[in-house]
Amino acid sequence: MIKVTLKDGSVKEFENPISYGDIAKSISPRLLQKAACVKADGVVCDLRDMADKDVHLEILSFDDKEGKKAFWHTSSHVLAQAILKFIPSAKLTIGPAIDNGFYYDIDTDVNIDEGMIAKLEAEMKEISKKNSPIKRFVLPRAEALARFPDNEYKQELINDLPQAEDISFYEQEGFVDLCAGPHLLSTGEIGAYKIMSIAGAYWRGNNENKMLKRIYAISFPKQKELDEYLAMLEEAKKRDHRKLGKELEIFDMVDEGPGFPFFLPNGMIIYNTLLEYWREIHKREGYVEISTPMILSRSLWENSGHWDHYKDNMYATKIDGEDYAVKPMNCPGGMLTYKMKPHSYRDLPMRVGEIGLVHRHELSGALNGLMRVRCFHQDDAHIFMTEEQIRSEIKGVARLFDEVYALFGLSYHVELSTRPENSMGSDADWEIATEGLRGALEEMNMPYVVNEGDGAFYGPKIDFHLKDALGRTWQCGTIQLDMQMPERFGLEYVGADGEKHRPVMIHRVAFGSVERFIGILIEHFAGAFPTWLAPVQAVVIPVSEAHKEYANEVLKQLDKAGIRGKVDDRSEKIGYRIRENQLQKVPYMLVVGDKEVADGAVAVRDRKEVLSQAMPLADYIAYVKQEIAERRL
RNA sequence: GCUGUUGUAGCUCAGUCGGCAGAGCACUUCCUUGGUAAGGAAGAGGUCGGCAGUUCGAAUCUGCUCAACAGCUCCA
Repeated sequence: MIKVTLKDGSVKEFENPISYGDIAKSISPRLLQKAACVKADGVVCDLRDMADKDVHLEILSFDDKEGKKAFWHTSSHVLAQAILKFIPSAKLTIGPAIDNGFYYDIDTDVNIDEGMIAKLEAEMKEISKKNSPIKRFVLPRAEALARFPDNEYKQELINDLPQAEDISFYEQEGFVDLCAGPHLLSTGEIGAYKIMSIAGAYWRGNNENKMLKRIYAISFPKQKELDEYLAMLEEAKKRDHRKLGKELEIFDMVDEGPGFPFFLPNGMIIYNTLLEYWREIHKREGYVEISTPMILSRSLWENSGHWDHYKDNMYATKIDGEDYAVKPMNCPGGMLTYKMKPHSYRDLPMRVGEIGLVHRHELSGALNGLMRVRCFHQDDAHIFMTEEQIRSEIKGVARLFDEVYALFGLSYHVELSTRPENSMGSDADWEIATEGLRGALEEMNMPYVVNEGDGAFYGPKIDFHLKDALGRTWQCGTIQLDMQMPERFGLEYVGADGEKHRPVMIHRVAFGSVERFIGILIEHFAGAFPTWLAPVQAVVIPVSEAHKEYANEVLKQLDKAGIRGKVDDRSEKIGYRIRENQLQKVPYMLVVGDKEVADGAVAVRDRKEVLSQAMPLADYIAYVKQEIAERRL
């Protein structure tokens, strides 16, 4: 007797071992139809797997995360089947489900153009229409290898599988693919497909390997769901910071400076306002601020290790015949500043900030609006401290970052990056540094994922990742623990014992790059910045020429109160001017006509409320001043 | 850098078979003085990303090149 406990607590009993699919069917045929896979005692399993003992069972559909994965994974097999119909010579490699759909990497010289995409989409639909059953079978290693005599990729995959394991395959309509599963029971459950893009991708993600063609696609049970998804993507594109940045005159890019953004007056207001906030909280946290030169000599970069580890990304120049480089990072300048005078243990921790403009030669294909540029400002700071101070300093920094992101309503995830291959320093130092970071995260109960081998060449790091409008994540904040630079630069402090000691240092940025952070903010707010950040906070709209004088008086009062205002007295109808300022996402529009002139009032129209409400000018000013002072969202 | 796609007015885009470069919005001027998301008229604006080539003739065909977009690699 097998007892199956379902998610709702109900229990079903079966005489003999039974497949999870049949269990679903016994509950209702409709449930089976929707089912994509199951979770048995918390482990994701195939519907074909057998329940042979008591089990807690959760039946997953497209609406569940794991169900989606199975659904999309099956979809990728359908894509592969379609590819082989039109490009029989293509070598299949891998075809996993991802967060938003799935892809299949193939090795072929055939160009996947629009005509081919249309053919593939039609064929996938056709395959699903036939609603063919998907079968699983298992082969011993030798036979598995024999299945793919000419496909070195599949051979490699099979050879990498653990020796003991059975090698499973799935088959539909004679199309067979190596796969661990789970998969849907038939192709008919997939109702709509869309190929999203074609891109190159290196085999196994290594740029020394051959570049394959990757076909990105997505699928849904119903056409309507696909349509909704595509509409959602269109909406997200409207938030694109590159589009809004231009429309709202925040920044722009030109061919003359690929990767070098131009900040326009509105962008500079946002930039300066962010830094004003930054300076305020850093002063509170005991930071001082310095500024170090943009160009420094080669010998400095050799000393710091950048010349060896970062040369390809640096812009070099010559001064009086000697090699110099534009700084890609601020730390070496910070080191030299520390060394300008002797330090006592009483000075530590020393928190030294620098809004540094750095230049890095990023690959042309990596550039992306403000998110990835070739010159940017880091809201950098270096903290010099004793080894005992590591944890408390890291915790202080992490708490500060959390405060910053919370102010904007940004959610983030944290990654701990460990020692990369091409790095400097001893194993012992890396161990201390990595455990220092990990320990601080654990003590704070901050959830994190480990990113093996992704640390900086001088130390491990904690990265804070934020999302853009399309859900892509970007590293913003980072806390890097460094025991190499102090060593290389011979930094010292005099301890309580009167002896010289080596300090440990932290490199950290909260915004990361001010440019990237502004890009994130543009998308996060869809250009409608909270009042304290908005380039124009209130626009005064006189009803007619007769009210111009009063409008200018209102502007003067706003100005005196520190509110960024402007008068829109163009000879256009009010509706037109409201629309224009609404599209510019101005938080407040103050309409003034005969009534307002008579009462010393303004008719306030809030960007969000689409309401008009008259109030005395003084009341309005007091209200907005408060809103700005509190940096309200 | 690599794979693929795209470059036409400030913006969004049309331009058929290779035959005089277009629309809407924005801009300028004039009329309109209008109470909460587009009032009307006229005007100006372009070496069709750049450089070569094919052709009587190129926005259109070919080659190279620059830039942008999506992804890979890399990264704040």
